[in-house]
Formats: sequence, C-alpha cells, structure tokens
Amino acid sequence: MKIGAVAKQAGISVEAVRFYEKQGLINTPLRNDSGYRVYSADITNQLMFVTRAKELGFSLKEIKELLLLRNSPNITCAEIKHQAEKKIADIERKIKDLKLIRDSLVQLTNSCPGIGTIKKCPILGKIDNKSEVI
Amino acid sequence: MKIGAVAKQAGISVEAVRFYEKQGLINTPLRNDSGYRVYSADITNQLMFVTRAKELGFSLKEIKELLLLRNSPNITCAEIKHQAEKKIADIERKIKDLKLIRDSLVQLTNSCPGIGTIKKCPILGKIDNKSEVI
DNA sequence: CTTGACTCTGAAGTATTGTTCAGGGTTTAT
DNA sequence: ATAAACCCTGAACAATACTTCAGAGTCAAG
Repeated sequence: MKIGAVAKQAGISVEAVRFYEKQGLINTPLRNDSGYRVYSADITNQLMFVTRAKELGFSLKEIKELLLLRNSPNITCAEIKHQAEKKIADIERKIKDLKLIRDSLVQLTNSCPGIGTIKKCPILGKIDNKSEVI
Repeated sequence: MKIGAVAKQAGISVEAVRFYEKQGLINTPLRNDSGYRVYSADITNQLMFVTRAKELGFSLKEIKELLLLRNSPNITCAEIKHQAEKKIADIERKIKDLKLIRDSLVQLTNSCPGIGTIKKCPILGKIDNKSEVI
C-alpha cells in the first residue's frame, strides 16, 4: 500500500501520515525503488491507535508516551492505567472549569432582557465590573 | 502610571499589556518625553474587561468583537446577548464532548485490573481495537 | 555618579497539529 | 506519448496567546 491508500483508509490526510511518521508515532515504512513509502497492513492498526487515542483526548506527545510504554517489556499494566487515570482527572477538571464559565454566562444572559440600547446592556456592564458573577 | 505598575495591578505581564495594545484590545496610551507609555486610571478597567472576558472563555478575537460592538452606538443589547448565547452553546458542546471522552476512559480503566504484564493490558488492547467503547 | 531596575522596539521563538507550497520525479490510463 | 494523478522533500505558513531576545535608552536610589 502506498501513502494515499493508507491515508484514505485511515480517514486522514497524506500529510498527516507523513507528519505522524516524523513525530515517531508510526513505524517508518520501507521504500520502493522510486523512494515511495510502502506500507504493510499493520500501518492501519498503528494509525487507528493514534486516531483513537486522539479521540480519547490524548495529545500526540502523550500518545508517543503510550507507545513507548507499550514497547517497554518490563512495564506493567498499572502504569498504563495510571496514565489513563491522570487523563481522566485532567478532563474532569476541564469540565468543571467549563461549567463554571457556562454558569456565569447563563447568569449574564438571564440578566439581559435582549432589548434596549447597548448603554444599559447588563452583560457588558457585568464584564466591566468583574462583579460577583463567578 | 507606567506599564510596570499597570501590569502588576492587572496581574499580567508587561509584555501582555503591550501585546493587548498591539491587538487593539486596549486604548493606545499617551507617551511621556522618554517615549514611555503613560496610562490613565481607566486602563485598569480596560484590562479587567479583557481578563474577565478571557475567564468567560472568549478568545482575544471575540473580545475585540465585543469591544467593537460596544462602541457601535446603533447596536442593541440583543446582539451582545446573542454573542453570549452562542458562546454558551459552544461551551456546552465542549462539555458534552469531554464527558463522552471521560466516560470512555473510565470504562477503560475499570476494565483494567492494574496488575499484570503489559501484554494483556485491556486499555491498550481496546485503544488498538477501536471497539465499542465510545 | 554609578548601578540596578525599568522602559523601548521589532523580530523571533514557543507549543500544537497539521496544511500549503515550490519544485521535481513516477505511474497509470488513454 | 502525454496528461492526470500520485509521490517525494524541506520550508514556510496557520492560529492562539503570548514570551524571549537583542540592543539601547531612562530613571531612582545610595
């Protein structure tokens, strides 16, 4: 398989495949006589690992760490679990922060009648005042 | 007030103040004979508007739009409210996505005993398989 | 009066995750 | 045989929100 087919199968761009290679997220493929990358079937699994882990909120850097862990024979399942748990905590913190922000904005919009001139807009007013909204 | 005092008061860096000026988020200050920026007391309100709006999840670009709206005499409160509501929808979508991700990770970690060799780690296994976890 | 702290500018660097471009070779189909 | 479609590289660009740097002037304290 050449890079175009691989990219299509994985649902990403050709450039992204080359980029992941440069980042060390996938094996460096063999080349044919013309210098074209030639992939074995396993590339699909590798790319799926990457895209899947991305969906799970891992950054490319973290994905690389997961891959390194995976290739370390003496490492236990516990370390992988630890990574995942750290990521869960991360995500929960983000959710909490976003909820605070959302609640503040909801309070602001509720206080705004949506009519009238801008001079009296309570939203801008409250942003100005940094009042007790958050 | 010179820039150092202003920055300290706002709790941001001197460079950030200059950056906000360049981005048109605050008024361009007067200069003294040495070319130093000299700020009136109002700068604090302006910077607080920016930092406050940032806390509310607005990007600098969006903050600039808010400021432009605010300075348009013929614009109504409704348009500001609309902006805020769009931002709320944004944030709620992000929260929903993060929850999905978190739930997937929680499922993964629950399936992992945290002991044993990496060969059998269900987390890596499931990332590999793109199974029905999400 | 000198030293350290503060200020100025414009440019470049940081991190992330790729995309786009320029310039050129290869393969496939007609 | 030629044109379209594909592949190669390295570099530059994109967006965001600043920070860091180089090189130089200014101000306050002792």
